[in-house]
Amino acid sequence: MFSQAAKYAIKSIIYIWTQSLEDRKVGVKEIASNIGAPEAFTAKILQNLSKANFIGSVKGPNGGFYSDESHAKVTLKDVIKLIDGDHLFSGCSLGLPKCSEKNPCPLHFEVVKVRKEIDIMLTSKSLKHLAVEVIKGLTQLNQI
Amino acid sequence: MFSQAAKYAIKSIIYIWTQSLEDRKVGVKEIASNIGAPEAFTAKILQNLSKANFIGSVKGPNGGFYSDESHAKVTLKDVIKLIDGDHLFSGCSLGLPKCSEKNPCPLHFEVVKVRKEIDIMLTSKSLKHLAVEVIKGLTQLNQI
DNA sequence: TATATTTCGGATAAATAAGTCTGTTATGTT
DNA sequence: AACATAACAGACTTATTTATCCGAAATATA
Ligand code: FES
Ligand code: FES
Repeated sequence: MFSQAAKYAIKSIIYIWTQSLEDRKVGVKEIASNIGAPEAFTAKILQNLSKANFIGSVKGPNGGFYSDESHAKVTLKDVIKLIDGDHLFSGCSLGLPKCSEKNPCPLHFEVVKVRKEIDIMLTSKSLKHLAVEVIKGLTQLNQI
Repeated sequence: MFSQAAKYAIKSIIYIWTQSLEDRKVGVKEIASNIGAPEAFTAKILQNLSKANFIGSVKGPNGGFYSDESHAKVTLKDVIKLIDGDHLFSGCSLGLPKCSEKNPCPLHFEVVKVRKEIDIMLTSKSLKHLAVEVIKGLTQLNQI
């Protein structure tokens, strides 16, 4: 459903939020180890997220990544679109040139329902909110 | 959502059904051209489908692929599982080692809802039924 | 039996995704 | 100013997916 890169991106941002909510900036090494992802690959992804202004970053000693109110409106959907493109949200799931009600593929009408649910999943809660749930112990980013 | 191979597989089987319902066996060339897929790759996929008994095949002149009542219970879900594995239906969408209510990732409860809808999409109508809809002109496998 | 047709099976090639490495730039500390 | 730290940028490697190629096996027809 999501690419590896997108999974790491989502977990990274949520982890960064959990730390930013306690005013801690975090480095690649810490992020990667806490979400169970390869360090170098995570670094590449964080750079993209930073360039897209989905997170903030500061170079140098005591630098690292962070999230603040200027990033609070970024949704999971934004992240997926940035990294995986929008094939999950638009275009024909069976690969027909156009997805439409007029010329629907055999799965079209069911795909529409699935996409509605996917949209809810990726837009109903903010990344910050998801981080709060992690802090509360309701959900988690890593298992031993 | 689906791999290229899975898309071609789905379209191939539905196309084969549309022809089998009129007692016509079809060859790779005809299938590939009617679903807009590369011929050699389609051939490979058809071999897998045949080996898994999701379709029937006959070698030699007047041979080709077909579907009959012995294939009528194959679902879209079976096809996806064969070709893409079951990552769409089980396992954590964010890549955690285990997907469970006890140790849920931040997306778990929403993922469950999406998966329910995906399951409906892939099991509610038989491939044969989908073929009938194509025959009736309600849906289509290819656009010009 | 010879031939043409069509699937089967495995090897190979090309494209994309996943992941690594290495040097550069910015910045805080001494 | 010199140094250490940590993000940035781009080239590189590896793995997987997508796609092609070619010969072997099966089978209908002449
Ligand atoms: S036409 Fe295929 S999903 Fe809409
Ligand atoms: S734990 Fe992640 S989807 Fe269930």
